[in-house]
Amino acid sequence: MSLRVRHLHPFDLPPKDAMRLQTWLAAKVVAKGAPRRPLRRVAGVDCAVDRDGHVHGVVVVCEAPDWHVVETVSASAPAPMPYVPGLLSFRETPILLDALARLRTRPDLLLVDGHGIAHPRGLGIAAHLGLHLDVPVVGVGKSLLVGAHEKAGRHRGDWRALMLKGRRVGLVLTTRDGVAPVYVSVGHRIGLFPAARRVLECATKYRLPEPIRHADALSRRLARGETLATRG
DNA sequence: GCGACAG
DNA sequence: ATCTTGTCGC
Ligand SMILES: [Mg+2]
Repeated sequence: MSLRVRHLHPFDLPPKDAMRLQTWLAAKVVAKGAPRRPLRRVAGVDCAVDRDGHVHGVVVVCEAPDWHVVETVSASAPAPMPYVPGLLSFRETPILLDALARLRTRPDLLLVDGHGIAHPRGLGIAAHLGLHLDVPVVGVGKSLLVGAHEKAGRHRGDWRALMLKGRRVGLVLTTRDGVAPVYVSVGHRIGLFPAARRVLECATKYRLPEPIRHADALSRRLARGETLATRG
């Protein structure tokens, strides 16, 4: 069996209940651990919405050292609820779990397009997904949701602490010289620095780590109904 | 009450 | 996120 996906609770909840659940689940996140190095297989997930309001979730597994794609799976369904800042996971997680359950390859690590514990109640989509899986998960956000930090560094590898309520909830990591940073935070079963180090390893040519970049591109193409080049 | 606000 | 052409900078 490649990846264990378990159902912990229903996702179609009223906002107030969803928020209470986030606070409850956040206490279960494990912010420590370090996946094998060198990294071998890394998965990336992302979603896109088509004109009819259907969410397309994609999982792409890449392999070191060049991070070429070795497996791709997807799932789609009508959007469960509208996008609400802080409740993103209740919109995308159900679909991503469906896609993840179809994965045959077991990744050493899962990178998510969105924050982990750098969230108002400590349970961004990467953390929420992580609690349903048995592999380390890392959140990689493209913009800030909560917290404060000093101006990002200008060189690849530079980082700044992302603080929230006196707690370091993430790192503002520069993955390319002179380019906007990404926000790295713990999803589950991994420490913050091990997470940042691995995100940097996967972000070889672009700002975003390859697995996420591919998942982003593929989900967008699925949402746009473009014809896909098949292979495997 | 006001402003902030992942994707 | 999504709607969309050109344009600025390396
Ligand atoms: Mg996305």
